Amino acid sequence: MAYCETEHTLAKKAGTRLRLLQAARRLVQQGGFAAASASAVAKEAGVAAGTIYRHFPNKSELVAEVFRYATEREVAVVAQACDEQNLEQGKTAADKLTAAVKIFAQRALLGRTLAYGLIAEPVDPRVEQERLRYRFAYSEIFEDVIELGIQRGEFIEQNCQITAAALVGMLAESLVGPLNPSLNKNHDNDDLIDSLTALVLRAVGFKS
Amino acid sequence: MAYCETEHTLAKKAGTRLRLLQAARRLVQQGGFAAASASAVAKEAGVAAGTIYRHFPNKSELVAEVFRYATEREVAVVAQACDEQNLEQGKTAADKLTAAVKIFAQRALLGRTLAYGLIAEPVDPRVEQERLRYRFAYSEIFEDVIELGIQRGEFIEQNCQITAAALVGMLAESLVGPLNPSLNKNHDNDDLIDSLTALVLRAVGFKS
DNA sequence: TAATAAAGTGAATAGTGATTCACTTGTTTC
DNA sequence: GAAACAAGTGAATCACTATTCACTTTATTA
Repeated sequence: MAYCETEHTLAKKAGTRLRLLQAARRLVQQGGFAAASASAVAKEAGVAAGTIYRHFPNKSELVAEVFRYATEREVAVVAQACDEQNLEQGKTAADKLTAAVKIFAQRALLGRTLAYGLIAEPVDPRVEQERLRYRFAYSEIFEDVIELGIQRGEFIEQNCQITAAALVGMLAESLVGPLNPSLNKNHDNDDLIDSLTALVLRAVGFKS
Repeated sequence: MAYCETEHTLAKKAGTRLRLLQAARRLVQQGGFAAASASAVAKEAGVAAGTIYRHFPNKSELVAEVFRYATEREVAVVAQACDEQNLEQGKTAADKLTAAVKIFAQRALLGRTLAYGLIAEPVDPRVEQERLRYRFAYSEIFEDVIELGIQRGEFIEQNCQITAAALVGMLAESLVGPLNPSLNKNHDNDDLIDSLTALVLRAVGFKS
């Protein structure tokens, strides 16, 4: 008589949850977080609006999870690009920093809507908190590299936390600012990326 | 018989309009733009909500005017700090840039809520447009100084627009980021300002 | 004072989007 | 098949503000 969860029911439940998340991701990628209203997400996922609340306590939680997902991916990519510049193979802290900036910029310019969503789009406070973690994660990557560079004598002595935060802001403004049509400068992307890497290296006091 | 505007009526009208603007300013200064709801502004100004619409086509226009007002003041202060570093009195482009950064930072740290409002707080699209102009205004100040510095051989050759935008982002992130309690680092403000000026000078390739 | 018109009022309305909930459908167990 | 319960539904509701508008007050002119 009693009803008990079974593999099949669990899988089905997880499936719906996943479809909701994927639907939200798709909408965010195409139109930013503004496009991911509760009803739009439900529609995109092919379920009713009420279903969202069988899987998430509220919409913010769903959106936060989408944010976290995208974020972790982005941060991981940058961290990896950094790691790939192996010191033991003759690479330098400057190489690491350059690689990080380049991959960050490339990805932001490629997926502009997502980048805008992650970096600057207004989101509700519960999601904004995720954004802080996101920025902080980048900041930490930069901080480590800068510290390394100082130790190795490549970069000038400085407060790494402050510099790292500043670099995040620099990249954010430079890469998301142009999103606005009125700011669409005539630079092509390679130009922009080269300028940014040079700028970042100067900022950390790279002794060329 | 006919009714005609007179000095007194005009003055009274202007007075109410001004009181609305001042009320909104006060609220924004204390609690950011989020605190400046239509009814709150009306209450603070001592008038009914409907009165707002006798003086402004909509709330955004009122808020935009508040934004513009605060903005122009801030930009003017920075521009003046810059101008005061007179080349003919032996000052350099680096002095100008340093002065600009310092005054910007000092003011942001002093009036954090306002700074957050002007730089990062979510606002509706019509106000966001004002913000773009605001950032652009700063960017132009920096651009001019950087160009000057390059001409004088103080700074390295570079794309001034890109650098200028990056500097704006750098300052915004560094100064508004700490607003969030979780980011409240242990630096005292003078430390932060010194670090930022050094960072900015390095970024523009200042040949010390 | 009467006529005219603008300024001011504030309760009612409107628009937006998240959230609820009474109900239906799908699964499981016996 | 029937009981038990979770998942799914979607129209209704809620929450939050901006905005409207019929009405009142204030000022001006003749």
